[in-house]
Amino acid sequence: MNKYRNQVVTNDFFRRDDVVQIARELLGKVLCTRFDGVLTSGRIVETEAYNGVFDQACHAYGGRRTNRTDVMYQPGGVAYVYLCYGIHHLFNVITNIEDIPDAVLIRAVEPLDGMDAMLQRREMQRPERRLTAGPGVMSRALSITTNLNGRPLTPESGIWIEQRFPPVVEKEIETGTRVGIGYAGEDAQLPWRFCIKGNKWVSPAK
DNA sequence: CATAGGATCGCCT
DNA sequence: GGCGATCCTATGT
Repeated sequence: MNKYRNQVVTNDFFRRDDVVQIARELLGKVLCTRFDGVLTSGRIVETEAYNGVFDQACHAYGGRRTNRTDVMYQPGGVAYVYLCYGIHHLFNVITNIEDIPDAVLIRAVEPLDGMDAMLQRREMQRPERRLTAGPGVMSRALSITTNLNGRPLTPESGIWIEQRFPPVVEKEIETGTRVGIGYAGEDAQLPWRFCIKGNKWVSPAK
């Protein structure tokens, strides 16, 4: 029997202070949603770390606090979902303690449960990479929308993260620069994007 | 109130 | 791999 089966990841994991390390450790964990009795899930294969007020790429850079970024200041373990380009719902996990607005963007998962439901939501016939590779399409497949903003990551909320498999080890992790943040000056060069090396469900973004 | 720009995607070549 | 769609958010007057 696998000792990692269906262990829900709890707040003590998210409320640590090293968001970059948390982004690494989220690789291999399983993002789950259940709405109207329909379970969908995927193994996390791509993440990005956003280091709060010090990070020019972060929405909370310099302590910026608006209606949108308000949930980033909550204690770790809640969802931050915001709309990008007016259409795409991007899912982040808030980390660290209250008033320190760190977050990890989940960019891609390898589909596990609820394949039929995910295909239907994406209006696709067969599983292929574009089903869940990319933060916008992943949210679409898992029915993640901004109405989940601020929800705690628990099964009762309908959205949570599980440990099902052995942890991903360092040599399996590929590191790079974050996607779509050219405006972030020198912080655009930080190596804070993490993927599972060679995994075909990683987004094609360069 | 007006405006600029974005943590993207999918279609086209 | 290049480019346009699309509309919300943030900011400034």
